[in-house]
Amino acid sequence: MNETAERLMDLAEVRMRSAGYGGFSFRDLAAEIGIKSASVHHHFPTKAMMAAAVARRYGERFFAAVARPPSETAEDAIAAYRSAFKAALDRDGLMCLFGVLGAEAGGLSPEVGDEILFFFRRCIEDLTQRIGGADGEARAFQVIATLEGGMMLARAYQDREAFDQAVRGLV
Amino acid sequence: MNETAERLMDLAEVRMRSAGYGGFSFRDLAAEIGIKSASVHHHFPTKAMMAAAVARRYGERFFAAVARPPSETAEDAIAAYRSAFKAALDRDGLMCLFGVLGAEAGGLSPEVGDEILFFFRRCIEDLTQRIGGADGEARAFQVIATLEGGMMLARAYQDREAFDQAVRGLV
DNA sequence: GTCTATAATTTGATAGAC
DNA sequence: GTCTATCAAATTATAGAC
Repeated sequence: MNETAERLMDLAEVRMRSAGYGGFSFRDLAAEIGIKSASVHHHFPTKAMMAAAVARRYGERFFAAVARPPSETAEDAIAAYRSAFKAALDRDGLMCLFGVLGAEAGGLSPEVGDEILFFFRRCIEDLTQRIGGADGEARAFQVIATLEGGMMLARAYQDREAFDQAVRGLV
Repeated sequence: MNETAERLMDLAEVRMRSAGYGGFSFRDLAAEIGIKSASVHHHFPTKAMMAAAVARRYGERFFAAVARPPSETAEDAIAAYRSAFKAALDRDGLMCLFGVLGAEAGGLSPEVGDEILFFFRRCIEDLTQRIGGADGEARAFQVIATLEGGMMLARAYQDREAFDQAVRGLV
């Protein structure tokens, strides 16, 4: 993966996490790094493929960040996910990419839709196993829903403290 | 409010709740009810004003649906909100309009952004008061976050049962 | 890998007749 | 209230030269 391609993905990620799939255009990205939109197509054939690539990279980083330590309790697992979401909000002040894409999934192309489905399936599967117990899956759904909803609420409410209040009861 | 205008708003609402602000165009809506896009501008001067009108109507209906009964407990209040979200999901199979718009708020015009902020402020204010107690506000944030996130998750996960599992622990 | 040039389409919006 | 006609702009994408 080229350095130019990475810079393009960085920019696309920021825009998508702020305004969704429609929040960036090849011309925008190109202008910001000083090339032409035709050159962006050299790195990513279509916009949908670029969005899918950005999503895949985001997911890989995310799952690396929440990777299971040698030993942990159910509370540790939930805390790991909560920390990953909180770090993204604090560092960038932006939403989870998949929270945004999931919300507008009805209008996205299949290649992006596949990434969305894969991400959440893996989240739930991983968290369910790490929480364990009879209601592990239900708690996994609750945790992911609260974290994603909390990030959305913090943005909509224009107050980052809203996230902390929303997720306080999780652990 | 005209009947044609109402039908246009109905269509716009469905599309926005499925694919976001970019999920509809005046031409789309016009074609579906058998008029021309220029005629849509007669009812709604701009797309942003139309989206804001749809949002306002959605909010009014929502707050009517969760209106406080003569007497209720904190659990009743939470259940009222949960039922309203669940009804929207079951009836239409679509997300909460404000969940979608909130996610892509970074790219929306101020008139739509104002509606988003107004909706969530009113949600939190109402629910905080009805739950009561020292941690009423935190619980209000948690409830709204979980409900919104649960709807997004149900769509992304392509399984409506995901919503029920996510919100099971709320009451 | 980037460029110029351009195609093809869509979109939000307006003017003015009926 | 709806129409025809049209504009201006943006967008995704491609062909081919350097």
